[in-house]
Amino acid sequence: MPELPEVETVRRSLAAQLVGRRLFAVEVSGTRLRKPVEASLACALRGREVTAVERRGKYLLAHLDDGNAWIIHLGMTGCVTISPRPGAPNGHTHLRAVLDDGRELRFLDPRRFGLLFVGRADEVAEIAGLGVEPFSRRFNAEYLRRHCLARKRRIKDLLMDQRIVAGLGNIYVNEILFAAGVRPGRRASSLTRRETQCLVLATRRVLSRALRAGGTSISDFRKTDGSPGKFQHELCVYGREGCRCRRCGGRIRRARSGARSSYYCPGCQR
DNA sequence: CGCACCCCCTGCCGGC
DNA sequence: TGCCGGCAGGGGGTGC
Repeated sequence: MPELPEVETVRRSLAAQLVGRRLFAVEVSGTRLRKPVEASLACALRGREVTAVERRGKYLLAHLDDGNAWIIHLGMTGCVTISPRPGAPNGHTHLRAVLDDGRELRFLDPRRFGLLFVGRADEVAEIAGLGVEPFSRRFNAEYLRRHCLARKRRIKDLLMDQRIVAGLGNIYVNEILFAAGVRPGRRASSLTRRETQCLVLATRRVLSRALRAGGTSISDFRKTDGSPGKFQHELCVYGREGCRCRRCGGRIRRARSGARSSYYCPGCQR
């Protein structure tokens, strides 16, 4: 669910609804997420105004008026909702806050792979270690080629490495590789100049289309208003094992490495 | 360095 | 119908 298009969709919504608002009555559940939620988080947020909402890779950064940032990672099932009035607590609510206009913000995460913490955005290791943004100029054919040269690892693993490019996950990497005509199992060092260039362009094209669709909702992802994204209808390979390729009519294949699946079209990808 | 495998946790789905 | 195993989009760690 939450890869760059989903996180960016959430960011846009939060920016529109949260900037200029002050947080009150902040409560954290005390349940551990991927890491324990610091008890000081509620204090750090209480009374603060949100001045901007930014995204870096799959992280959301809600900048606060004291110079800190509230940093949110959605993990696999994390979800931020804003409702008109405070409601009955849900079993998976890990943080609640009342806004100064009376609405209620919640962070929900059934699987608890998410992260919540407060820090100076420019000093946090999680953010500092991220690679380039796919839409920035720094992500280009030269950059990608430099990282591919002399790398025996699979191109799919390289694209999913957040230290190289930030924001891609399993769904979009599969779609990007299809769009570029490159098989997920190809060794990074075997890519031609032309193929790395194709991958860069395909990355931006696939992510742009997914953004326009409001992200992909396969099971969990919901926008802050509870509505689903629509990109699942445009997927070419992900989750389509055995289905016809939209381009050549061949059968989509699935290959597993560990617990993660790769999907590709043997006819369209080399 | 690459990768296979393990973990974190809950929910859902398909098969029996 | 009901139970159970398998599987899931994230990331981190270990050991070979």
